[in-house]
Amino acid sequence: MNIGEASERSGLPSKTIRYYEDIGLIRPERGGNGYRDYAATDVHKLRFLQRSRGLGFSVEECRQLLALYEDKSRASADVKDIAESKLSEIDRKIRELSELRRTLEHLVHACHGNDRPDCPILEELSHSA
Amino acid sequence: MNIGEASERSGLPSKTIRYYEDIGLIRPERGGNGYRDYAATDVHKLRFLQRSRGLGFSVEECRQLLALYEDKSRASADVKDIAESKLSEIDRKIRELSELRRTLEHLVHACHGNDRPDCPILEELSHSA
DNA sequence: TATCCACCTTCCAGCAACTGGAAGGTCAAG
DNA sequence: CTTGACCTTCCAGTTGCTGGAAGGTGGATA
Repeated sequence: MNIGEASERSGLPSKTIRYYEDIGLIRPERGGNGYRDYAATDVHKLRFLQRSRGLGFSVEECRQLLALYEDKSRASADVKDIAESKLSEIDRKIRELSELRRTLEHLVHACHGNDRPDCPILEELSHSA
Repeated sequence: MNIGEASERSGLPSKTIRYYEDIGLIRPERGGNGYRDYAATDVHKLRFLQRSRGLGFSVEECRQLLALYEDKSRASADVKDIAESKLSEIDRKIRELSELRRTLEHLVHACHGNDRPDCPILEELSHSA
């Protein structure tokens, strides 16, 4: 499929997809006309990139994560280490998001409409790790 | 407190803290010597920025989130709308992280060591919205 | 067959959000 | 009163896109 469809399916702008190719994250085929030709697996990788970037992983981290899928010698301790450190990073992010959520909800429902300068929420924020 | 201590307490590099001041996110006092002087609430805000940036919110989104804490007329529908749209965004991020986690765990434990080129994980990835 | 028009290509410039380094001022300790 | 660890500003470089120009491609229509 062409880049436009890959863009639509992955949720990434075409520009970004080309950029990811520039920096070596994905390597689509090329048709006789010079057009990029994306396979289904390419789209899966793009969706994966779209998500993990949106979740605060750097491009280099995404490269590592992608490598986990591509690495043929997946038994290596290296790869497993990376995966496990990413796992705990993900857990941390989930915890932080949950705290952020709780704080925000508190703000919307409990603190609704009063304008005290000494809001206990900022205080609360500083306690959560 | 000086910027060094604020940096240590917030987890943000001093450089970044100065940058956040440049773009108007925080406004610390200045001592007679010209040094920035951070109050406890400043550190809370910095921690908050450190987190929400790491969780994939843009600086402009963080500015909105910070405004929720600072806005004296917190009853306004605008503010509530922003908070609620951020809430659903947070929920989405939590869902995505959970899916990412599941996929990664599967990779580490179930696919451990076999080198098939047709791994069903990429397939799975594409299904989770 | 010509000509649209939406798509694709490369290249280059600009923006967002830092990050590093130079050049120099401040301050508590020895 | 100097040393060293802080702080200051300023300017340049990096990452990760993002927009726009200039031009080629290809299916639908007159």
